[in-house]
Amino acid sequence: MTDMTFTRIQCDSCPIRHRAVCARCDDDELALLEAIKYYRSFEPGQTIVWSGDQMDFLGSVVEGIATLNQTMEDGRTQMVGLLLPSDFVGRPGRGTAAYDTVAATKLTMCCFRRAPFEELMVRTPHIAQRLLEMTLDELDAAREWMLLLGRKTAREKIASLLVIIARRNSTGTKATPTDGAHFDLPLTREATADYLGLTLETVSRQISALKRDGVIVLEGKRGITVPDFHRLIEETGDDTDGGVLV
Amino acid sequence: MTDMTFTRIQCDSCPIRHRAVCARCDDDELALLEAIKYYRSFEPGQTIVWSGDQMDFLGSVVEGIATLNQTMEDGRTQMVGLLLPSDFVGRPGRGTAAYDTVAATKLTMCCFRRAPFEELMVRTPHIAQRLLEMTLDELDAAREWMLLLGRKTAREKIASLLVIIARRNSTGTKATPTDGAHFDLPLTREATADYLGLTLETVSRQISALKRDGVIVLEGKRGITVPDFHRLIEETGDDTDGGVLV
DNA sequence: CGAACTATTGAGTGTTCTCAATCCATGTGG
DNA sequence: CCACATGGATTGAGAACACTCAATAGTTCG
Repeated sequence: MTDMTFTRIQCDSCPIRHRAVCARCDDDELALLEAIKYYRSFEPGQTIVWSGDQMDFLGSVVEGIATLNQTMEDGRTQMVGLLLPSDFVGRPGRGTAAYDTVAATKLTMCCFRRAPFEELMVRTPHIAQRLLEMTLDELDAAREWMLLLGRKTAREKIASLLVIIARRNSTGTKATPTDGAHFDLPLTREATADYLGLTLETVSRQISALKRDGVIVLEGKRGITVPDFHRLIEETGDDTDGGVLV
Repeated sequence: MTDMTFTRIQCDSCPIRHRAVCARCDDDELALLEAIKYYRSFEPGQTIVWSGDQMDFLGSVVEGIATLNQTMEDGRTQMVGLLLPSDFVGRPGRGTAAYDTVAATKLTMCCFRRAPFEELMVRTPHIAQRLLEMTLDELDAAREWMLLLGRKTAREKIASLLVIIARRNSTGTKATPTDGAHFDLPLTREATADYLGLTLETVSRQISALKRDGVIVLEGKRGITVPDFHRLIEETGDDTDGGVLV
């Protein structure tokens, strides 16, 4: 089940050292985490935990992308979280998963067994502080997403997603990527539809429309180039000048 | 601007003492909060802070309901938070409001100036712990809301909102209210529409439809009676047995 | 009593969904 | 090595749900 590629990386050289839940830890604290951590890998499409299942670990996404999904009785599903490297998985104090957690790409996670981690959290305010900060950021992202789901048109939804992906891909910061930026859409059309509250057909149609209108250029199924980034931002319906868009 | 009704209530006798951000504080810690707190009141419709404005205080809703709203350039608005008594307002570490915060009803808040509160937070882990827990709960609520916005029909959205209001009103817990439960919808049709990602006309039509179908009984514009609560839950599209619905 | 606001209801439109066919790339077994 | 199955994506046609525009009704308040 767990194919260890990151078998024993030192936290010092970890790519998410300064953004993950451990970001504020000093060397001593890091040593404690180092002692209880282990890595797990997942293949694209693999489910990490099912909603309602026992979840005996918590952890951080190190590489790749995971999604949190909610499903209704009749099968309608909505993505409620898009987890990128450094994002935290699981909820301290709750042993049961509230959502399906699925690897969207090849995925590596840095995991901690629940009990030792929660015990460590009590004694290490730096971890709880960082987790609070990250949770507040996620709440902001969720609220931005609510505006998208409740009020944006299909075209605006697609454009918004492309901007989010492009921003995260380009520099790791929120800075505006350069014109001509190229990236891969890490989600299938179906996953994209679940993210945006659309059907996969509508996603496909709107991507085709943006291509037809010259807003984006496609390379294969997943590759996307944005000739004029400002033009794409205008398509999102958001404030064109520095609106907060996580 | 601030009409003091709760001029000087002791924290001991505060109605939200055991659910708000102060819930875990011991007597000493409570005394420190008591020393820096002050009350503010707002009238229905009054805006507490505008998005982008300086926000020099944080606090808890004591009585009444407030909403967090996001607006697009062209005027489309989406509610992204519904704040009930004990809910926390503002984000530690950020001096600028991210959303419009509006009193939906007559509202009383227990406020703390930003600087002293943030300083206190550093020295009082019980406050940060509770705030983390509350933020995680809000994130769960936001994700439930995302499912509603992205995947539910107008009728399901209305039914879901009624269930949420009824649950919060009945016992303060998540328990299922009794059949025949009566409550007032604390939002105008327009605010309801902004909550649900609908137009106010659609809200009105769906409420009429639920009434016509005998799912609810209306008393005036705002009063609602639910003769068969299970029937209402079925209309939400959610799992009928104990699905988590905040 | 009229103004302002909130809510209801109607008619027609339109965006998105549903159902369905086709295409393409990849991988597998005869 | 080809035939075929599989999964992802695109495109079309028609239907449905929610929206827009508009008229009307009920409440509250001056």
